[in-house]
Amino acid sequence: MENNRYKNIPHKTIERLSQYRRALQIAAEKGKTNIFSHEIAALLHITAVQVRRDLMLIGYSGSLRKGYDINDLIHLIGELIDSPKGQKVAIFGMGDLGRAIINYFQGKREKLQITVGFDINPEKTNRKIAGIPCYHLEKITEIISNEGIKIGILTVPGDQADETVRLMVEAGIKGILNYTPTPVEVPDDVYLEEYNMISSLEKVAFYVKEKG
Amino acid sequence: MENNRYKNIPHKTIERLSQYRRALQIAAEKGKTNIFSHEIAALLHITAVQVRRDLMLIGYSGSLRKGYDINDLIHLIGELIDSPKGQKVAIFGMGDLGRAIINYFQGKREKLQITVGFDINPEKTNRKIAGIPCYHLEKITEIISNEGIKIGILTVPGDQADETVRLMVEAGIKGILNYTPTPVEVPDDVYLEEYNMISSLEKVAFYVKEKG
DNA sequence: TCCATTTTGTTATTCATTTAACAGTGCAAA
DNA sequence: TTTGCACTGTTAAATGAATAACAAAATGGA
Ligand SMILES: NC(=O)c1ccc[n+]([C@@H]2O[C@H](COP(=O)([O-])OP(=O)(O)OC[C@H]3O[C@@H](n4cnc5c(N)ncnc54)[C@H](O)[C@@H]3O)[C@@H](O)[C@H]2O)c1
Ligand SMILES: NC(=O)c1ccc[n+]([C@@H]2O[C@H](COP(=O)([O-])OP(=O)(O)OC[C@H]3O[C@@H](n4cnc5c(N)ncnc54)[C@H](O)[C@@H]3O)[C@@H](O)[C@H]2O)c1
Repeated sequence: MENNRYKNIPHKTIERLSQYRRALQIAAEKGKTNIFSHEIAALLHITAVQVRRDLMLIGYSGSLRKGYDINDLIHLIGELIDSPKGQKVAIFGMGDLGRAIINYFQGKREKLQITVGFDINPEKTNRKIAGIPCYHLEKITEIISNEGIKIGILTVPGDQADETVRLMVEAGIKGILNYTPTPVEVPDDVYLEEYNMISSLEKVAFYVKEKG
Repeated sequence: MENNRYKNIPHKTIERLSQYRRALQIAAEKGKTNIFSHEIAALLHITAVQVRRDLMLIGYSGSLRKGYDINDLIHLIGELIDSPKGQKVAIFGMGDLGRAIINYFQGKREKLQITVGFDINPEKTNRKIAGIPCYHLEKITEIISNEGIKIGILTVPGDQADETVRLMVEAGIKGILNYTPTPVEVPDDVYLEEYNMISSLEKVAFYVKEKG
């Protein structure tokens, strides 16, 4: 049962591993082949201890004199985070934010591609938007199952969030990234990540006020 | 020194208070005047205990029989989070994401308004974009100080993040919301909040893979 | 009148994450 | 050789946050 050898890695560590990889790729492009924990730490503005602890958790060992082998580490993080065959992603709501995200992701990650979008506005459906086909939401079950999509990004208006999520789950989506301000609920076998931009900005505003 | 009576409120509580307020405003619009902790909890899909604990921390008491007075609570959260006179926000990088955010925020929060943008592309500067004036970045010190802006949202390309933040801090910005994938560093008296969309999506992808 | 019910407010406990402490190792220079 | 240095890997402690436990209060009904 080697299936779950990474089961007890903290969520925050998973996030950082993704960031380590990005930083390592940039370093590799500059011709660097090895890197110390304190160098990685400096790039992300965290501590070297945290970096070493994270790498310990995924079982990677560096060399005492040269630090970590950048290519090996990039590869190992990929093995952990990525699916070998890659994963397709669908986006729900082709408005300002949806389109910005699609443009942003184009060619960003080889193993994670936004391949279809859904909307209900007839001016947006049945054509390509930002380079990907946009379907009417009523086609959701057909498309999601044909394409084998498991991940969805939610960028519909807030008052549509609950109903759209219901349909997504019904269609077989197993992971949702919710950018609407409406908290949603999903069954246990669906992974949910929510981000509320207004809360974030109000938090910044609060601490600015407090510090001043 | 009653200045810092809210100093020891957890960061996560601040975020939730912002979300409580949104939910309460929606409830108020529907004509509801009172609400129980478990009702608020159901709206955000969290526990009633957490709601009560958060409200305890800001010193708000409900009535045993009627729960919380919605208008009172909205008002109190506003007193805590908002600045009485309101705060202006500047956005750096008027690209896809920057414009989406501006459109999104229009009229969303009375006490938090995005009033100016900065860019370096001559086609974007010295005119209005998405309803707000866009200046060249070289005007940063002048505009930021004239308008008394303390909060900035960063949506420039990743490789411009460090330099832009340096200029923002120099110009007097005290709170930064960084949406670039590049972690940045700020002095102690500047509050920094970072959000990396790719890490979030990779995290979702990872847990989808693991659960399957 | 008093008991059962429902809900609040608060303290105690558990869980998650970060930070600190430190032993072990390989290399370089003395 | 040996000593000092600059790292890594791991365990221990501290901090932060969520959850559980429970006393106190108010109401309505037995
Ligand atoms: N724009 C931003 O910067 C921003 C930031 C944070 C959060 N958000 C949130 O993201 C969501 C979208 O924001 P936006 O600015 O792109 O809005 P938008 O109005 O530009 O886009 C919404 C899109 O969803 C489509 N839509 C409506 N109902 C739908 C349904 N039931 N199924 C599928 N598609 C549907 C609309 O036709 C439209 O194309 C909102 O919930 C908003 O609160 C936006
Ligand atoms: N588009 C998205 O959905 C999305 C999501 C998450 C993060 N991001 C990040 O947000 C940032 C912007 O993304 P985007 O899609 O809007 O890119 P974009 O290319 O559309 O916009 C970038 C804007 O910044 C301007 N700019 C460049 N250098 C500048 C400088 N030094 N000072 C001020 N302005 C400058 C450009 O002229 C352009 O208008 C990027 O760092 C990206 O990684 C974007």
